[in-house]
Amino acid sequence: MKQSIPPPSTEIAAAAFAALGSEARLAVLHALVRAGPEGLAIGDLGARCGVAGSTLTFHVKILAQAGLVRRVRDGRRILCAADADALRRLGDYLLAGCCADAPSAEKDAVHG
Amino acid sequence: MKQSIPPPSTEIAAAAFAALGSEARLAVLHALVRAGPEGLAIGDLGARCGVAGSTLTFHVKILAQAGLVRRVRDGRRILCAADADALRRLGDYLLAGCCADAPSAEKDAVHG
DNA sequence: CCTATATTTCTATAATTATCGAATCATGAA
DNA sequence: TTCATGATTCGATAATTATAGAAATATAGG
Repeated sequence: MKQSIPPPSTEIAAAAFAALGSEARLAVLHALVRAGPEGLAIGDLGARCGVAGSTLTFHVKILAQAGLVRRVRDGRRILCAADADALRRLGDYLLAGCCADAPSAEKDAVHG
Repeated sequence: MKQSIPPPSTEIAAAAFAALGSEARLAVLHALVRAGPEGLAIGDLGARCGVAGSTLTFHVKILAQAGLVRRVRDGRRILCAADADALRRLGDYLLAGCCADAPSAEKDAVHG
C-alpha cells in the first residue's frame, strides 16, 4: 500500500533536480545507489569518480542539502548513502497531476 | 509487462535533470504535464508562469533538447506537450541498479 | 501587399556553478 | 603529544546559465 506523501514545493523539487543535473553528481549518486544502504566513504567515491577531494565534498554537500544523500561519520571517514525514499518521491513528482487540466481526456491518466 | 528500455547515458540523464533543475522550467513542465497530450502554446505558458516570451522560448528549448517536451506548429502558435514516456524513464533512472554493488544485501532490491 | 499575432534570434548583463590547490580541522593510533 | 589519514573550508578562476528588451521571422487574414 502506497502511503500519501506531501508533494515537495516546486522550489525544493527544482533544487533536487538541479542537484542531479551534473554528470559528476549523477555519477556519485549512481555509485551510492549501487552501493546500497551501507554507502561509501568520500574517499572511495573520489577513487571511483576521479575528482579531487574538495570537489567531492562540494558535490556531496549539494546532494545532501537536496535530501538525496545522507552522511554519517564513521571514525575518520564520512559514509554517504543514497536516500531511496527521497529518490522514489522525486521520480513520482515528474508525472504528478498528469492530465489534471486536460480539457476532455480522462483525469489522472498517464498519457503516452 | 514492462518493456526493456536502454538506459540513458550519464551525460544524457544529467542534461535531462539539469533541464528540470530550474523553478521556471519545472513550472513550465508541470503545466504541460497537467495539460495532458494536447499541450499548451508558448503564449499560454507565458501567461501562466509570468515570464517574457523570449525567456519561455529559452526554457522550452532546453526542455525539448532534453527530450522531455515535444513541439509542433499549429498555425501561428507552437504547441508544447510533455513526453510522458521520457519522464517515466527518467524517474526509473534514479534507482536503476540499486544495490548492485552492495556487499551482502539482496541484489536489485530497493533499499529503504 | 499590409496588418496583427505568435515565436524566435540577437545582444547584453547579472548571477550562479564547477573546479582544484593550499591550508585547516577532526579523528584515531602510537 | 605527535603523526597519519580523511574530510572540509577558503580563495581564486573559468565556465555556464537565466533573464528580458529589441529586432527579426513566420503565419493567417483582409
